[in-house]
Amino acid sequence: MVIRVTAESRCRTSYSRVNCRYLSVGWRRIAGVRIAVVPEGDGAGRARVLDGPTEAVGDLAAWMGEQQRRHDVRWVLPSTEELYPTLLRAGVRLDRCHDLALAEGILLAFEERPHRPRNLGAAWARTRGLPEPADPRPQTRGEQPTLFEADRGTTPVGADPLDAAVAVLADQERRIAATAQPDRLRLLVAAESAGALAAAEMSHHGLPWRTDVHLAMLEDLLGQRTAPGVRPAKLADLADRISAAFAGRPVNPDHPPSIVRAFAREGVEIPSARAWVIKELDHPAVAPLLEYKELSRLYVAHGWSWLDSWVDGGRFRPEYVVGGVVSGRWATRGGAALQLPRTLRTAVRSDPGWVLVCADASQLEPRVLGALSGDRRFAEVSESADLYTSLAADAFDGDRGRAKIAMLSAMYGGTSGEAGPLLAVLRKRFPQAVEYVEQAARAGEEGRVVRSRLGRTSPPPSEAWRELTSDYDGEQAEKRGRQAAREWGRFTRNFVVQASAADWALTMLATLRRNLAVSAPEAQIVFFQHDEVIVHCPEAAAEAVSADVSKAAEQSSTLVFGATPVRFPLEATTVTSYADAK
DNA sequence: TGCCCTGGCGCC
DNA sequence: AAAGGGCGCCAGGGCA
Repeated sequence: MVIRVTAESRCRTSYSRVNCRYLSVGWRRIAGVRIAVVPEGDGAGRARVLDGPTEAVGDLAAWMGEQQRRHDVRWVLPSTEELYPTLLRAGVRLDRCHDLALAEGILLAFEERPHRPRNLGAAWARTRGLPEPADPRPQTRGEQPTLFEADRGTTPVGADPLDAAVAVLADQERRIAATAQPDRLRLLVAAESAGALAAAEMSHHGLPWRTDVHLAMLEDLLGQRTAPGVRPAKLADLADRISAAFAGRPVNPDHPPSIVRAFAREGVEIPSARAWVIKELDHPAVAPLLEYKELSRLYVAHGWSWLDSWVDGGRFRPEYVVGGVVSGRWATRGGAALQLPRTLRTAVRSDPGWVLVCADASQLEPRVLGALSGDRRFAEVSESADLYTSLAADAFDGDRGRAKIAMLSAMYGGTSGEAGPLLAVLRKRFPQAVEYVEQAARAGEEGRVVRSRLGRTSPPPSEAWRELTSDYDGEQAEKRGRQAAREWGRFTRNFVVQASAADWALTMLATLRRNLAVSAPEAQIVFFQHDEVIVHCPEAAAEAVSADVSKAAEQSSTLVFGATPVRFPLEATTVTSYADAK
């Protein structure tokens, strides 16, 4: 079953007649019933079947689990992120929900007022013209309550939170219905809400992480663990060699200006201490410096203290922030889960008897551009498993490298060197695809917002930007203004592609989650990063999981882009170590 | 001492 | 090989 964006309308009559008593004693499964829930502290809470009476529940988790078993529920939650971890610890899994705060965030962005608070209290206050309470500070690790917290500053002032939840839901549905393409926004809200469920489940299950493998790697590359603030042996040695290469004058390789000054003393002027700048120099310090940078990165970002903080019981448990990026990509709070270095993937191993099904959408963004723009010739190119190779064959004399530069320049707004002429070739061959992103760039330069396929909306530029780009006073101001305009144009150019790719990936994730619940209930989605997903499952379930992955990709393509000829391959490989994927 | 900025670099 | 877009995180250092 895919996400049913129209389920509400069809089910409305069937549940308007039921009430909580019916739910409690019910013997018949009710399809699509919506139940709003607010936690009230000490594990208790109140619930209301929409249009029905309110029920006070002593053990909210147990009650929700019971309803979830009996009926097909869409839970209406003020904040999945706050409620669901507690439910998961109590062993309760929710099928689907409508997250009021996430929906509010999407709608506020759509309505071009992205900086207003999105919590339930604020959303309710706006419906009454009352002052809006600010969003609460996100909870950090270690502060997690063992039971539900009733009030984290988002309770509507002067209203029953359950009344507020129901009122805000109605308000959101009205606002969605008033848009030009309500089905798209409904899908986006459903996918975002499902994403919130998946994110909490991922943190709950954790990514399988072999501490012993990680430790062995650290010791091999860096030496024995040292006290905080003391460089491990290999780094200390490299630092000495760097200073020696600069005539013995001490250089702090952790301090870029110190490196720049050291080279300057030897008559080598460099604009920065970036690795790719240093790589070009001919100097005895170059080799140890580059090695130091690489190892130091591992030590600082994913060394022993990272292991202490983030890996527990053989699981890496990051906290995902759903909708944390304006484009709809996820962010993380701590743990740097979305920046796992490739070299560390070898520490990600399945449990005995289990496997990792790793799925990666290949060249998602150019394919998304093909589907967005409806460029038929471009769609033909995307028939191939390797889009860049067929693009090269079609328009770049078989030169895959140049084809890729041209494509990336179109999507990111590249201006350097080769980009111009290559983009011209692309434009001539695929006018619709290139025009799509150039239109988005022009919108940004003129201060207008752009939207993803499903309606995720770019933030309007700041007041400062508007001042900078209007009423030029002098040559300098004009130059700065034009530069600011071009920069914002690059942002909106990229936004339409990146955000639509996020639409696709989120819908795929939501669909996969539903598929797995049916065909491989033991399987756990344990990682999701922009365009890839990892499922941890018993070996016997691997085939079913792989099939679900492919199916999810197809379903997502149809849900998001309709009948597009563009293919979105999501290649799944079954491995026991993440390092062996692909 | 804590806050904020910068440079640098990991991922997509 | 880097460059264009998006992030998070860390160390260093300036400043209150």
